[in-house]
Amino acid sequence: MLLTDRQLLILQVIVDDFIRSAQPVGSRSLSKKEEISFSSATIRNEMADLEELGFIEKTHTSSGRVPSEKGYRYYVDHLLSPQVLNQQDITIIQSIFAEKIFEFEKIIQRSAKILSDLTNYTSIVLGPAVSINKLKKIQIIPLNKETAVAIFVTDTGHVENRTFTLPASVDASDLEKTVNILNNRLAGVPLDDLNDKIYKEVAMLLRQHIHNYDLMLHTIADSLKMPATEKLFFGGKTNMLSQPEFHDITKIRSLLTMIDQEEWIYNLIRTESAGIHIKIGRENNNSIMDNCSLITATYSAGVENLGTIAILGPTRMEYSRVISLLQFFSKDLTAVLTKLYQTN
Amino acid sequence: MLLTDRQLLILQVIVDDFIRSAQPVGSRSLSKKEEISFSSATIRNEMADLEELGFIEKTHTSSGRVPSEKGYRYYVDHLLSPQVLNQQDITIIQSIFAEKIFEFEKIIQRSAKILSDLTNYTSIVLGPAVSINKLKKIQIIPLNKETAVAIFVTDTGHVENRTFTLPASVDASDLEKTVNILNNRLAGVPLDDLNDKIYKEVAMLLRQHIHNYDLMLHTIADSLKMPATEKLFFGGKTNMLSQPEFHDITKIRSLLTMIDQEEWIYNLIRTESAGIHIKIGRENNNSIMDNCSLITATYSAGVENLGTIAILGPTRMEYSRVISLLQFFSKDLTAVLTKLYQTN
DNA sequence: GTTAGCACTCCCAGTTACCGAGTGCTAATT
DNA sequence: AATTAGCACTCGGTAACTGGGAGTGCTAAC
Repeated sequence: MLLTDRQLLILQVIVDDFIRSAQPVGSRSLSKKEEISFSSATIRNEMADLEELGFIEKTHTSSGRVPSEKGYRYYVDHLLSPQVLNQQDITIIQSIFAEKIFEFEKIIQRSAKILSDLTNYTSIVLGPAVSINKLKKIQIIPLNKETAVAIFVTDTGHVENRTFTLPASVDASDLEKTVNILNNRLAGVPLDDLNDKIYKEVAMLLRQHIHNYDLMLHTIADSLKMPATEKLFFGGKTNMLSQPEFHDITKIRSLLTMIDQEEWIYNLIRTESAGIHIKIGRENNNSIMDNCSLITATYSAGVENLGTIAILGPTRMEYSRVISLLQFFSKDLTAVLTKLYQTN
Repeated sequence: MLLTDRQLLILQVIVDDFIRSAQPVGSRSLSKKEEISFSSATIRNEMADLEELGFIEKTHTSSGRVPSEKGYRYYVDHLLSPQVLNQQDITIIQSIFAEKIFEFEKIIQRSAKILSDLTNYTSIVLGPAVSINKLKKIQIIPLNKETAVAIFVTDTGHVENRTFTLPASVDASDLEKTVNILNNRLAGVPLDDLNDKIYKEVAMLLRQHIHNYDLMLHTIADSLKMPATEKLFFGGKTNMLSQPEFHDITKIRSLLTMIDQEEWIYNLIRTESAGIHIKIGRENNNSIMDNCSLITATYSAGVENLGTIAILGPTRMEYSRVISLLQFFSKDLTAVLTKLYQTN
């Protein structure tokens, strides 16, 4: 089933042309391209073969050809000419990292914005899992007789806080003792393991120092329940509206509605392994995404894989450009984050 | 220019009917309504008058009538029959407040979601200005040699945090002294005034205790810059897609794009005075909103006005229902917040 | 193996025809 | 004098038809 060089060339030109124009490609217009030196009749024969092999399709009996999902897949796997980013794109991307920003969320948020601006597609960034960070410090600050705020700072500088009801029996000195014990015992422990550790190690200590310790214990353990999923950031949610394949209101509606369902997206872009991944159309296992492709890249700090950047576009996506952008971007983001965190 | 009772009745029925059906209303279909006891010819005459007065319009020479902006305005001001909420709506709304939630943002976020679900329009909630809250406590937690996190807790339990670079000359004891001074001097001060106060009062004290105090001072003052605008929360951003007036892709696109521009929305819904406000079509002073109406309500804690809830829909909006919902909702939200904060 | 030629297919845009829902006006009715 | 029935007219929308254009597959010639 090996394709001839000529078939490869034709497939490539068809995909390129369709990505650009969103119009079915006919044999005559193909024959006029300078890279093609044979007649439209020859092309028609080759196209018939390519169609039989499943790489291209017709929208109706006498229409030009359109790449099939298999065609895109082959294109992505074998025909992609790695595009060199132009200087302008590079400048824009690097502008994010030029300013010294410490707040992780801000970096991520701006990344999403810029990626969607550069591509005109929708960008999705999956933030790092907070729960693997290690506890740096706990503080409990009473607001009034009944309530207090618990603040958790991680070694990465992330701050989580929870407001909770103070057990009536607890006084200021109890609170101080508790916080001291917690900090002594829990510093350096990943947030994920806090709950465990509290019941295993801190419970005994608390019992020695504080009467009515168990209510206190449960209250704190409760407030420690961390968000189960990483945070998602979006850019260019409405960009899909300008894609011609989504001129149909019902399609765009279901797509946008899906984007607003964070769990779906979360399942969609959670990537198993590092690097660039491309899912075309039905490969996403989601009928709403049938006309969409999703390209994901991972980013990290040091050796640790932190999160995922993704671009969601129509299957007729500028694969080459998006892949280059994501590669470049994830490399840069990783570099910045590595530098930011290795000082810990 | 006073309208006769019959004209009022006809106007009301036209608006009601159009709100329900989104179709121009003709004299014949009007004459069939049970509340109307005169012939279609009579109605035609009255409608001609109402049109001349500017309350209703034709979409083309021989079409039925559609309310004009002036018609909606009159309807809202004089003809609205205050709708009683049904028990189901009430139950749903109260379910938000049933759980004891302390985190303000969560309450607001869920409010936005529920309001949009109940109305099928887009809801916007403007959170309270953090900057008027008073400082409860400052903590500075060093992450490593070079960076530290400053944490600000307000009397309402809101937590802000900033990561910043530590001046090289500052050691642990300096930091502790600084934090003590800050807490002594700044507790109870509104976040807005912190900057001022720091330079006026804290500066001198710092000078006495810490050498190189000015670098420290600037660093802290810098990190105190609070976000200028209140936070916005949205619900049902895509609900507008199901409104027939937005079947046109370009319209919906500009609308959704506008919704994503937070400053625009901020200017749109920032309300001057307490209570319910209704802006119809061009009253919003924004061509993108020409076919939209915006209904806002304020909520408070105690006497203090905290923020705004808004519903954005087509001019053909269910005014009666939305107003009732917002009234009920803002009352409930105010009650909950008042209770939550008065304990301080 | 390649290409010119041709019959054929289908989409699309424009034209026509027609129906239905609506209007405004006039004349008859109450 | 107010209301209503009747009627001619207008306009949007849909369906049916048309011709042109872009495309195909196939055959036969190069």
